[in-house]
Amino acid sequence: MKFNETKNLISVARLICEETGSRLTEKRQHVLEVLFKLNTPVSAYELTEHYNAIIGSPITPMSVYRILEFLEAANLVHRLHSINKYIICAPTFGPWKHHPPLFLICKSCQCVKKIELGNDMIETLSLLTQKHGFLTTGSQIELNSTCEICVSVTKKSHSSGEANG
Amino acid sequence: MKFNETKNLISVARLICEETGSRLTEKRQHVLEVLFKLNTPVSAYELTEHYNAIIGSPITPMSVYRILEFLEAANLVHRLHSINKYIICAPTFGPWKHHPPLFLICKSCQCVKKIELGNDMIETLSLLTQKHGFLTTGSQIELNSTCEICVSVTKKSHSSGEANG
DNA sequence: TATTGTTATGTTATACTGTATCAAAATGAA
DNA sequence: TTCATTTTGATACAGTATAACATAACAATA
Repeated sequence: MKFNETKNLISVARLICEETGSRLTEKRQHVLEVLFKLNTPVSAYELTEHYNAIIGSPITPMSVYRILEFLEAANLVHRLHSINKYIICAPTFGPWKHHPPLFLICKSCQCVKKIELGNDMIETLSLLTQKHGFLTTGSQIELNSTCEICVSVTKKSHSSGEANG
Repeated sequence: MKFNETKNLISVARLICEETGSRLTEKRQHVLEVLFKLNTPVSAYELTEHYNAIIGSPITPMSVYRILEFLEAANLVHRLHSINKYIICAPTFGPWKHHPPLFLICKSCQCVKKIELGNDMIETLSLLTQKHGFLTTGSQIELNSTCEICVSVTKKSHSSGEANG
């Protein structure tokens, strides 16, 4: 299955750029590759550090921000506003849809899980939001919740003798 | 209907505080009142300015942050992570539920609309997130979308001759 | 090949958002 | 009063993001 995912990613990215008349420059490509390697949400500054550690030529946070903005507009990167972090959004992570993805974000440890919503769900949500004068085109949903690990930790610290029922 | 909403808000807040053994101090009450007056999302620093403009005794952003944290824990304030802003979450805005509210947030103009989700929706979402190891207790959903005003503006600027069909 | 326009990056500064830390004040209980 | 706890004051600083202007790279055309 995982045949040369990076190359796949880059070629898709190149196609998208060609469509819009923009360029997939070396830096942009490198940012994509670093994000792909990390495969976890990182802040722009963290990304800068990783970039400078991995790639030969250095980059500044300012450039990283600009490139992230570009890649987000190209649907190649998700910006997780809730935690001020960025994560790759590559065709390698599933078929290329423009469904609004649902991001589960743990309030406590900030781990993230991306979920594809079913068509029913999408439909219902779209209608609901339209009814309130909003359009979900190209949008994304962030659900600030709690992951099971953090839930169990909290439980323990709050009442250490509690059974797991 | 709107009989003395501020008093109602404050008395409910007082009750909540009593339950947890904490205090609804003058500053906390003022912050609630200012947020209630504004009734729109504001940043902590904007809130500080408004506070200092409206209330006699001054307050610092640090205190505002602490009070916001306190009020959020008491379910009296929502923190909208997507836009780093805070909005009142008062019982005057509907029956007191612990359903996760859905916030529609315009990516463009950052206007916000709070929506109560139906029980079906909540149920489906809860199951879905549980299946992925997350719990939605006390959580909130932020949907980064586009409001109709900004949609029409964008349309116009992109293709000014387009009909409204 | 020069020229020009557009896109992308370099560079510096600065604004905005949020937390750490320690001291002081206010409150409540022993 | 004394003590512990909660709340606030005050300062500093960390982290996130953008503004502004200069330069470089690229493409198209004369």
